[in-house]
Amino acid sequence: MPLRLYNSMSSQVDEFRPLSDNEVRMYACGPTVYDYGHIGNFRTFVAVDILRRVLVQSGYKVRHVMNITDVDDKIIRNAARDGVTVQQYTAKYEKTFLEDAAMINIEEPILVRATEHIQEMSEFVRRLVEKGIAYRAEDGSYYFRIAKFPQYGKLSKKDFSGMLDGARVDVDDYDKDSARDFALWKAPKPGEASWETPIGRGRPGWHLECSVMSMEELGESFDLHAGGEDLLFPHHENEIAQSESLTGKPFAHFWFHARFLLVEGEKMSKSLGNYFTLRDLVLKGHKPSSIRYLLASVPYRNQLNFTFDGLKQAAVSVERLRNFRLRLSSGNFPAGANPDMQRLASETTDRMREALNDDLNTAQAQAAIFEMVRQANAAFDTGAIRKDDVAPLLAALAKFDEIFAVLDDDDVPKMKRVLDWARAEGREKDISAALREAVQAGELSDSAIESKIAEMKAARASRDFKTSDRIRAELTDAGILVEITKDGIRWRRK
RNA sequence: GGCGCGGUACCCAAGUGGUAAGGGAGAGGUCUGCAAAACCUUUAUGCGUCGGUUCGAUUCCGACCCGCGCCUCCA
Repeated sequence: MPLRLYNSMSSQVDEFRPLSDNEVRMYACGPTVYDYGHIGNFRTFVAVDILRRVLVQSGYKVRHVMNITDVDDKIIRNAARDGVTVQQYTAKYEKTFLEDAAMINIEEPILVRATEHIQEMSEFVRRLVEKGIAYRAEDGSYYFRIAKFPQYGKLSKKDFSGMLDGARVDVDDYDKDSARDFALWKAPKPGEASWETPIGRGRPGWHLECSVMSMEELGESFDLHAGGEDLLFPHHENEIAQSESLTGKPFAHFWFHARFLLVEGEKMSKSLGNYFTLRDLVLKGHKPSSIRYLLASVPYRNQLNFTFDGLKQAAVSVERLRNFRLRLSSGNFPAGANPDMQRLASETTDRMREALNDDLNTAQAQAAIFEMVRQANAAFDTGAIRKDDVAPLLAALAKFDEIFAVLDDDDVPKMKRVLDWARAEGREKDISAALREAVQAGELSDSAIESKIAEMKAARASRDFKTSDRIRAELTDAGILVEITKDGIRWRRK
């Protein structure tokens, strides 16, 4: 039951087999670090993270490389606006991007930065010029001549045959030979960041970065290249053109594209007022685990409608799973094993595996785990779960969480970091009451809570429900949920 | 205009040529000193509209309506 993935190159779901036996070499286009990351960015990165985790769970060794684009027009412009160097400017946003990714449990790939590979990029251009594929314009910029790459358009399924005869098209701004020829290297403009290289002074074009860094880290041919759906054309098309015309070998074998999300049914945009960074959502009091769960719950090739209602629903779903785990791990069970539960656990594991192998169908994997939770809870209520059933059920849950990564409750410390950040940035007014409350629940130490619980137990022993209820209410106000069960009193942070 | 994706219950959202996963929300119930948690029952003869193919279509084909994407910086 091998992994099957949609390949944008073949336009169909194909069986995924890496070029070498056990290792998968994948490259993902990362962020341009000019601002805080928004939830659309993170939809894509969560999708790639899930792919990576599925590959690891399948037993592959994964070499996952992601670039940080730390020089481009926007960065240069914003840095100038703020009166800082490009390096100072990008350092801040690279850091915040990585913090945000970690906040929603995205495992960190091997990072490569454009500005650390300038010489290699110039060398790449030089070799393309030598082959007659690239040419230098009068201003010192270099362009790729797409007429030299007849397969141009094979990824995006566009027909450029009309341009392959080298027909000259007049373009106002540049002295390109053809309108479609794209920039490999940009000559410096006054005041812009630029580097001295053997091909002249300037800076790399965006497409060039990814070709150079991916091949350097992964070889001339590698397994999979990922990115947002918008990158399919021209970015990835151009990467293919540059790379394959230079090496004469196939570049990436699989092309993985994540679809854009909608926010409240509309395209996310600043003008519509539905543009949210990850931090905006946490400031509103939403948990990182809710955000990750929602982003992961719709298969990556479908449009995901991101809504605040959905975010609340995601929070409840995560709670339900966490509750189930707590129930299993804290309950008392009679000795022995129940074959039904053993079977339930293994069938669920299989169903999740099948769902994920089917082009990462996360929705079906979730359906499988909830089916197990419901049945196991029902068995729990009738006392049908035995001691030896607990481990396999927890193992199935752990398999689920190896992919979804939402069960461990570290939301509060993460939210506290965002709160501290907002204060440090002078954004006090953006901190919601919900966030303050959530963080407050984390201020009460475990031992302080335990002593309150002990008081409750003592009061209940003498049937002093009034005192017990008062303490419970206090804890509830402090954001601690207290549950009285037949196995004793259980608590957790909301 | 060219190319592509989608329209499934109150909301989110899978899926299939043979009669609709899962989650949330709502209603009723069980349990409970009360809560909480959990479980049970219940909520689409119906899957954008209209035709066609078929023994049979939500699933295939066609037209139309609506939403969205790429074609230019964009995850």
